[in-house]
Amino acid sequence: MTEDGTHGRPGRWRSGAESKQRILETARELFGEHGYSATTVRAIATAAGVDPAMVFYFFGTKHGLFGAAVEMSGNVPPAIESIFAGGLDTIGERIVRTLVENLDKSGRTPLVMLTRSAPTDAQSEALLREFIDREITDRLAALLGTPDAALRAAMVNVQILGLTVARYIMRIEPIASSSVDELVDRFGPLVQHCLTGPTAS
Amino acid sequence: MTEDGTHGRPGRWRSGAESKQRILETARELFGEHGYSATTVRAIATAAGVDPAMVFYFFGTKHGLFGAAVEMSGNVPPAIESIFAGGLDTIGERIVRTLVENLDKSGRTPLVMLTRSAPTDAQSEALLREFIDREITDRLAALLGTPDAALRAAMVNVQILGLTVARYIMRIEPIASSSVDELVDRFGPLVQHCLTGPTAS
DNA sequence: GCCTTTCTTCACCACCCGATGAAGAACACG
DNA sequence: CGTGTTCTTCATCGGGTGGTGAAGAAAGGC
Repeated sequence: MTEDGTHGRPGRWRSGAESKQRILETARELFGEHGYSATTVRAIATAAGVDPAMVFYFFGTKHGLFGAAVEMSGNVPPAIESIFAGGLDTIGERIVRTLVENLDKSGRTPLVMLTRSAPTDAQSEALLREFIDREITDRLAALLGTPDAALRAAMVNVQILGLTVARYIMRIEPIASSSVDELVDRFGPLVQHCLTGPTAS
Repeated sequence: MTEDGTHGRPGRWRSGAESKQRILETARELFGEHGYSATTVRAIATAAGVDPAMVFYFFGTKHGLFGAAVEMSGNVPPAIESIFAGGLDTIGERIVRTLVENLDKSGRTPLVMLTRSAPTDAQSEALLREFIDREITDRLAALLGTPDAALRAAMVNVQILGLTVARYIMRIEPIASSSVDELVDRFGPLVQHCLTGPTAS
């Protein structure tokens, strides 16, 4: 552990902010890859080249670290804003494009982390549900205004969840390696149909 | 632990098959509720009113128990067969109806168990992928025969995954409490469009 | 009756987990 | 230079995990 001449001796040799940042990035990576409970504090610390105790020094609990890693104030909101900026008749395309483009940038997106952990971790499920309701369902339903708005918005959630799981978590082919444009072409109309399409009955 | 006069003393007082069955049912319940890694052998044993060692006596490893709990030979196949029994023009409805009706019968369905565990457990992911490929994707793609058949079949997978996660795992409203007919009306055409609908390009 | 097989319990192992507390080294400031 | 704060390491704790081995009790075969 003395490969760079800095490890192995106690004391301060790095700014605290740097270590904190490093832990945070590693945590995002591992939480995003294996979910909350399957990721250990020790694994994060080791991968970040840091003593496990530092994690607790900076973030208190594993809980707290996850909360900090999943925090996304100011990052996603502008992207979501652009969804609602245009007309209702092409909103399907914008939803799919915004979703895929943002998630493609980095696999350690909070949304992917939460979607991965939600099925087995109650806390993650609560956070994900809260986010989806607040940023997607409620706004979509309000925008529609029809009697079945809630159901239509929920159908969009199904599309978002299915797409996220298939492309970023289970990496099902050929969904996982399709281009953004291909997915927009395929799923855009589908999402559009959820919101403004006719009903069977 | 002596409430029924049978616990607390060693020896045989029940047929082995009965205990094995009891463990299996409890395992399906708990695995389906909390996923693979979050469910402990001890929890299953306790809930089944059995010593933890019995689990290993009957199933060898936790691994083996999960495999046995997820086994579904002869149960799902007939249901899937009915999907491909009819024409291609109403297959969307049949897919949704078969899926929802089978999963509604019991939350401890192997498909739900696997879908819940897949995001955080590599073994579950492999099993789920194998099942989906063999029973859904390959057969759908073969039935279609078009150049984009693989992509269209994968889009159906997205619908199935999204619907399963939303209704049975995250229990998103109003998807979770909708009637079977409602879901068939809403998602049937969507799935149908995935398979036989026109393309944007 | 005995003896073997089957089922059940108990005690235990090594390991890993999240978390704590003390103590020391590097820095910042006076 | 000295003092206090910040960062870092280490040793450790209590608890839970999957898994093992021996030993004992009930049942079946002869």
